Order: sequence, then C-alpha cells, then structure tokens
Amino acid sequence: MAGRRTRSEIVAAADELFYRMGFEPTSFADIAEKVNISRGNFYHHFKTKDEILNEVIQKRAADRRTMLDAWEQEESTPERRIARFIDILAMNCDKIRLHGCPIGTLTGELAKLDHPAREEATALFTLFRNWLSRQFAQLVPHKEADRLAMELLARSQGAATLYNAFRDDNFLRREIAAMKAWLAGISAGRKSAHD
Amino acid sequence: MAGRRTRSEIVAAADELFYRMGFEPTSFADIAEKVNISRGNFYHHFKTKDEILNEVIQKRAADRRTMLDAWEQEESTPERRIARFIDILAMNCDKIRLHGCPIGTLTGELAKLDHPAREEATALFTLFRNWLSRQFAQLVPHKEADRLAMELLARSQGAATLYNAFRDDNFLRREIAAMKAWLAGISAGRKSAHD
DNA sequence: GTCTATAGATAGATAGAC
DNA sequence: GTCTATCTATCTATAGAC
Repeated sequence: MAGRRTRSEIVAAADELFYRMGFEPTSFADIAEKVNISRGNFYHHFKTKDEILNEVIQKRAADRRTMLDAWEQEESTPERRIARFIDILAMNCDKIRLHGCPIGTLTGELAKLDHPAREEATALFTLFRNWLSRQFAQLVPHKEADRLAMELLARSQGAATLYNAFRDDNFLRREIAAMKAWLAGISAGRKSAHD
Repeated sequence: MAGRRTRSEIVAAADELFYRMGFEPTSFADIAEKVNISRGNFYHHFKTKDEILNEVIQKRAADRRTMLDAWEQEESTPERRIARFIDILAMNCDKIRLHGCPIGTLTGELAKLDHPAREEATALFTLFRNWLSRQFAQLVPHKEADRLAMELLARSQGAATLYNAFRDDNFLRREIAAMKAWLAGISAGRKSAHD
C-alpha cells in the first residue's frame, strides 16, 4: 500500500524530467536520483521505461481533464472558457520559454522515435481539441466548431514553438492578444472572418 | 582533397538522420552505417558529435539561403514569394507528417538538451523571419513587417506540429488555404485585419 | 520494499596498423 | 584516409541479500 506513494512519486518525477529534458535523454538514474531511491528498487515499481512513459501520459491526461473540468465550473460562458485556454501560454510562459509545450514536444519526440505510445500522446491534444470544440459549438454552427478548435490549437502550438526559440516576451504577448481578438470576433459576429 | 567528399557525405547523412530520428537518439554507428564507413574512420573527419551538429546546422542554413534566393529570382512579387513559403507545408507534407518541421523540432530538442548550439539552430528561424520580413515590408509599413513575418512563421509551425500529431490531410489543406487567404487580405488591403 | 552488485548492450571516443 | 581493436562511461535491466 505504501508502494503506491513511491510509484506516484516516480511518475511525477518522470513527468517533470521528460518535460524538461525529453523522454529519450532522461535515464532511470535521473529519475531515481530525483525520487531518492536506488536504480535497483526502481524495477520493483516499473519493468520498463515505456511503462513509465505510459503512466506519465495517463497522468498528464488526468491532470488536463481536472483542469478543463475546473474551467468549466469556474467560467460561465464559452468565451471565457476558451480564454482560459489561451491564457495557458501566459500562465506557463517561464516553462514554455525553456522547454516548450509539454504536449507538443512529447508528440514530436515520440513521432521521431516512431514510438508505440505516440498515439496515446496525441490523445492529449484530442482532449483539448474536443473540449474546445464543445465550447465553440456554443458560439458557431456545430459543423465549424472542430475547425475552430484545431485552428486555435495550432496557433497556440506555433506561439509556444517560436517563443521557445526566440524567447521574445513581446511576441508572446502579441500572439495572446491576437488570439483573444480572434475569439472576440467569433463570439461577437458568431461567424468566422474567412470561408 | 578527396576527404571533403566523405566529410560532406557524413554531414548529409547526419542531416537526414537528425531530422528523422532526432539529434540525441542518432548514434555515430547510425551515421557511419549510412555513409558506409567504419566508426573509427569517422573520427578522422569529426572529433565530436557536436562538431557534426554544428556543420549540419550550417548546411541547413546554406540550403535554406539557396532556396530563398531561388524564390526571389523565380517570383516577381512579394505576395508570390510569401506564397512559396506557405507552400513548403504542401511540398514537404510526407516528411512533416512523419518527422515534423526540421527547424522547429531541432530547436525544440536542443532547448531541452540545453545545448550550446541552440542559438545557432534558432538562427535558421531567423533566416526565414528576416526574408519574410523583407517581403512583407513591400506590402505594409516597415514597422509591421516583422510582426507579420513572426505571425506567419508561428502559424506554419503550429500547422506542422498538429499535422505531425493528427496526420489529417484536410486540416493541413485548410491551414494552407487560411494562410493564403490571410496573405491575400494583406496584399489587397495593405493593412492587416486586426490592430 | 529497499538495497548492492552486476550483467549485457551500446554510447562516444581513442590508438595504432595498414 | 580507412580500417580493427579497444577504452571508458552509461544505458536498461536482472539477481539476490536484507
């Protein structure tokens, strides 16, 4: 029973290290050191590195679900909920500056590794995609909602990537403002500019 | 003198492998196998892995400069030149689908590794940024040109990241069409929609 | 459930014959 | 300029004492 605690500590440590250094460059030794257990003990909890990866992805999914549920509770309109999504960039800018988006960089790395868990990582994007789509469906015809969700997801990914590269605070601020203006245009006009 | 050929073959092989598998996961053995030389001979040409990385980045920069110069020659208007940039996504979609954007994924990986060459990799983005900025400066007031260059760069990065994750051809087509519509709006109105 | 010790593979890198 | 052989470090993973 006490083992659950150590196990979840390992997953939490791996989550952060995979984000900061990447999955492949992170070794068992790195994780063990962070949790303060020996490498040998490690294998009592996890048989393979991929097993940890899977649990890290599931933890990330659970964390995001909790966050999205909270936004749904805390904000009364779809505009405000979508605005909360855009604000992730500002809230986490210190980390994004150094390590990029946790979801975007993981899916990218797993794609290059041709890793079996790639699709599970993509499901983290799907979580946001579907949540955003449900919000947009309250602002525009249902048929357009997913398109807008993907558009916003793409724009936030682009902003994260270039902010990580150039580390220009003004650029990030501008991108956030532009996304909010775009959102305001949709919720006011209830129709997107093009198409 | 013949050594130059082997050296450039090594760089070309490393360029492709770093793109396909990532810098860190690519081993000397991988590169040596691809070039058909022994691991030992390898060190006659390059002392360290970082040395190869630097040369790969310089090669990528040279390749992009050549490409941008060609676009400048081949296209007569800034709109058409910028459109060529947007078309990269369609031209390279097979590779982007599997491995993402070569520049975006490299800068992201080097950021996580906290690698000394990170800034050199970012310079690859700067190459496009400045080129696009010069094109936009012919369409809008100079003060706005860099802002539009970054906006387009970000959008193309976002499209590449999500295409790599979801592998949805319709999404990519839509993003390309949206960028072209955005570009048409700028070159027609000579003023961006927001701000 | 935690540890030490260690296996087996592979990494980056070197030495020296040809 | 290319090779084989090898070094050292580190990786994932296992065995077995406590």
